[in-house]
Amino acid sequence: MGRWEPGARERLQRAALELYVERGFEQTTVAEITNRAGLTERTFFRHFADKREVLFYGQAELLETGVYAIAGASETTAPLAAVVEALQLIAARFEERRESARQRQTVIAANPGLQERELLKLASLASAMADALRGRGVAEPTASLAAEAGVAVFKVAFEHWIGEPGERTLSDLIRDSLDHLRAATAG
Amino acid sequence: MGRWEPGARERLQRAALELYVERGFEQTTVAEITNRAGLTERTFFRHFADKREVLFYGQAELLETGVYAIAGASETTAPLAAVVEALQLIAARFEERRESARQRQTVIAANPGLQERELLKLASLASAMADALRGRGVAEPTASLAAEAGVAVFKVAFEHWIGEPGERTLSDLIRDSLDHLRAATAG
DNA sequence: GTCTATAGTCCGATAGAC
DNA sequence: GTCTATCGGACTATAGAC
Repeated sequence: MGRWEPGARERLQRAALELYVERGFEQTTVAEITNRAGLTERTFFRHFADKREVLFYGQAELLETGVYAIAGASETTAPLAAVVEALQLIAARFEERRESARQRQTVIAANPGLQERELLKLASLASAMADALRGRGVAEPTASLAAEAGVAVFKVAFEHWIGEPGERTLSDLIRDSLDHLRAATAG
Repeated sequence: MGRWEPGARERLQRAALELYVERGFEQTTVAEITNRAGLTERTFFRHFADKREVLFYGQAELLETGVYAIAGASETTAPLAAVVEALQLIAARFEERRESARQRQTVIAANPGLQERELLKLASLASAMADALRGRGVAEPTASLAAEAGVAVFKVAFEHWIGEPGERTLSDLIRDSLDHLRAATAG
């Protein structure tokens, strides 16, 4: 802080999202992003590992939220239930800013490279939650399966939430999705 | 053929895997791969969209195998059962060449970019199987959830199969994984 | 902050198969 | 002639090195 304008990272994130929406991810150069933010390319790559990461920065927090929730869940909570409770907390973060989430998701849906990155983030989340479950004494393969199944429930609910202009909350859709998974695995 | 040695694509795939194993994915340049294969960089990029894709080429077949199996499953087969049957057919392809699968997986495990690509391929598989289920009249969100849950079952089984030098077949591990998923969602 | 290696694209040329 | 597979070289942007 001090010598530089504060919030370089935030300005870069905003400029990047704007440009990705305006002209598409691939058609946007890092130089254009940094121009709009009044910074140099060097600065961009000091804040973000690559051009994609700018859209995902800050998700480590969500991961921690999930891990923390699982670690703190009641002893009697079943693994999948603990995972879904954790995902409900994460969902609340998205619910606060539905429009920007939708905008971001539109950009991601238009570019395979960004989809790859998103899948990696979801896989990291699943992996971290599986770790947290093992920390509670849940054995493999149950820990990994509960985490992966939970993320699948989340993905399906999230897509629905983004895609439909309906009134239902993400939290509601997650509950629904979980019910359908239970039915599909029991049947 | 005539002027060119036949099998350019196969030579490129072999050279790439060798070099990725020898010195790692990032430390290998496309020029080195094409040198070893006796071709030019230009040719590499006509066969593979990017440096990662060379490790995944041919997986479209696996996807078709899965889709076909679901489309042809008996009318009375439940969605998740149809997905798992399809994945068992795909698993058989891996079972034939366990050592090369392990070698390939070691390379992927060492590089996040390759993990991203693999996750994208698995997501494509899930998406295609969900389509096939919808083609059989399975409604959303059940189709997507059955496909995603099936892929989760496969992932967990595959990791175990690659990681453990044990005697159990991938097919066996998939059955096991499915049982554990059923238990976790019912519990 | 500058410099450079590498990935990946574009246009065109060429050589054989059919 | 048409189709397909290779090669040549110049070019841009990303990303990392110095």
